[in-house]
Amino acid sequence: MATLRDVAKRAGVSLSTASRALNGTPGRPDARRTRERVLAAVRDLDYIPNDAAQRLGRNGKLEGVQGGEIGVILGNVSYKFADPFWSAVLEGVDREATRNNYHIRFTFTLDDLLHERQVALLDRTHIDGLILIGGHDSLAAIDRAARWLQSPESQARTVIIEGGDERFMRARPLVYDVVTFEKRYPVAHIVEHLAQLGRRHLAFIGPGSQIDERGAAFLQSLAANELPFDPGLYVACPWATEQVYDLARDLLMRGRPIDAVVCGCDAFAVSTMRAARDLGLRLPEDLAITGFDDISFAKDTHPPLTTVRVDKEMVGVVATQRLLERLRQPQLPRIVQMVPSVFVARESCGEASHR
Amino acid sequence: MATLRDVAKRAGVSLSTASRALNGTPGRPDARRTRERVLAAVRDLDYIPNDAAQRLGRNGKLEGVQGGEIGVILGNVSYKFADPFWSAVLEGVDREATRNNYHIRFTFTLDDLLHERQVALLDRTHIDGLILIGGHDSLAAIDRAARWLQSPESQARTVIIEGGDERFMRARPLVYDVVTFEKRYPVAHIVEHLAQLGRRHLAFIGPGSQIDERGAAFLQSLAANELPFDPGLYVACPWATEQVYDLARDLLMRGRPIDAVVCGCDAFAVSTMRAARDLGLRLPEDLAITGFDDISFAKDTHPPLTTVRVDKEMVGVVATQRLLERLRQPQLPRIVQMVPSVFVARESCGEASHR
DNA sequence: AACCGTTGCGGAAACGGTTGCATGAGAATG
DNA sequence: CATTCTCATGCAACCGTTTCCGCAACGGTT
Repeated sequence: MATLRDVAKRAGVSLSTASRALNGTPGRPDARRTRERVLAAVRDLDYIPNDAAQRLGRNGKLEGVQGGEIGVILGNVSYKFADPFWSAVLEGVDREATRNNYHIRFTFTLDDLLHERQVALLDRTHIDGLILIGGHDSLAAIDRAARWLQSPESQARTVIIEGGDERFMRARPLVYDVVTFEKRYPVAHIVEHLAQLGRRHLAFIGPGSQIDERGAAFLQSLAANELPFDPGLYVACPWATEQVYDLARDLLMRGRPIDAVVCGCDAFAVSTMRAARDLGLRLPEDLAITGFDDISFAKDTHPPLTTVRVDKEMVGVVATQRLLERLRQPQLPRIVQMVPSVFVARESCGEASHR
Repeated sequence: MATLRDVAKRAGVSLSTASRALNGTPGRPDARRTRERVLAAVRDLDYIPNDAAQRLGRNGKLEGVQGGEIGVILGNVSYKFADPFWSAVLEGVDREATRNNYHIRFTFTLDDLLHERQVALLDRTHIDGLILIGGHDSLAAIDRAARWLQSPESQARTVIIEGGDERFMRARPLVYDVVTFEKRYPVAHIVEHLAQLGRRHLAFIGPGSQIDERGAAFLQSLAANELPFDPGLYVACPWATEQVYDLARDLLMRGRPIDAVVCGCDAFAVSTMRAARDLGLRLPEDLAITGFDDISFAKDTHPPLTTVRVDKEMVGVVATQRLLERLRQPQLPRIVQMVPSVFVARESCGEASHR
């Protein structure tokens, strides 16, 4: 492997000149001619800078003209990588990071044994910034455990996406930047849609969190549309999708009048559909079901799912942009950014669709 | 941030002694007492070694006692991260890597513009090994473009999972290790299952690749079960899931007798279900549909999908284990490993299920 | 008592870059 | 033409570790 020293020798210049020709001296213009000679030498020798050495040399000082590395930790979400929502967010993160010459170094929280290891990894490897994604209680745990997160400088290089956990969000209101997506208005839209179609007995299966607005928006919208509220039809459940089938089944078997279920996310809706069908209900005639997220499968359910389209990739992109901005200007005030999301009518409420 | 020098000073030993106390001199036992003093100092000072410096210091020599970093490149798959099959594989990779103190550095191939950037990133950042995952033509492109892959030493640290592309696989038969999963036998199982249920006119929608055995296994199984073969019912299509709806629709509208469709993967099956339903067919009465992969949604389709369960995480785990072995012993002969997969009967062929 | 293999440790040279500072050549100015 | 200023360049220190090498102390043989 060629080193910068080799390049310098071949170009007939000193080590430092070679370095500057490549990086561009801050402020100073570099001599046309020598720079070209150096670049030619780089090409001839197939020189690739050693990133460990570069990091060591620059030593913390303003990094990353050449790009670097951001860590991504995905909280305890239902299907890990396969989660149809978060994986799309990840894609946005990856795309934007790559576009800016950043790589992402990845991990997510698994069980606690590994967890410890992961935190250790986070501490001992160099990353320029960190994105914490989603996930319940795990963020709080990471936040507590990782030394990296303890210093204000590191906190200034951390963006969290939808940090679901309440204790976490309450404890650290705006230590980090936050990116999230619109929930209140679209839920209102769903309820209104159902009301217009003549549904009157709406149930809700979604997060019970105070931080997530979906539940609150649902309740408020019932009132706004003069629909009755039956507390027995309001199911607050954790994000673990595995349990939803049973919860939905219970809900539907309570014998209360019910003609629609508003679900907190599409994955819930899919499980609810199955539960309903297993109980012999016809969809959408007997029961309307709505989702949230518009995951890729939503249009392929039977009937196709009426839901809310969240621009999931945009969420990832925005978070990444914010992080990179922060890396450049750590002083920026922390903010919360919200990506808009829009209502999508398909057929699961009994209406004709425009796909 | 404390450096090793600080630790040495506090422990009252020299820099080199401190280093040895932490890493363990190869061969030599280290003095009990001093080692303990050093470890105490480490604890007191919250010392964390600087990984850039470590890399630089060790410089190529036997690396990674402490773990390191493996690159992962995901080829052009349908839903990127959200791909319900590959994302599960990724999870296996991540888990096994983390278990061994390795981080994964991630990227996937997007459009060609970014592609170039990603290859450049691959070249200029240090990774200990590489896993190339899935994906059509992109592997060949990466293989050609990335300098990193050109040297035999790097090739010895690369594992590919299911390298779909034919040209690629043909050109480099066993330069890399390969991990894949069983296809032949499960497809035979599916065909037999359908035959036993009395289906006689089977269609196939799947990869046309010579390397992927699903198509061949399908044809062979028709013969084995004395089922007729209608070339018009054999649809070879690229992996791009987006096109499947249209292909399936065409297939079903050809007016040929057809009572079952064997799909190359679950995502295809889901699209085919929608196409069939949009044409007014009843599932499974009029048409049986089968998948392959057993993605998490397969049990939630309507009717629940009969398919083949691939232990996707195991695929990732096996690949990672192989890679890590290779890092330790680069001389190991290259091999192809195949993860078994098993037939899962649900209801999409008209049979009662055991979920 | 002289000798010798161990063994624990410190000094110092890498590893491959970046960067502050000094220098000298040439251009611009008077 | 002398003087100042600008700018490209080289020298050397430094980033935080690892590791080679040599030294001294020590215990056990002859």
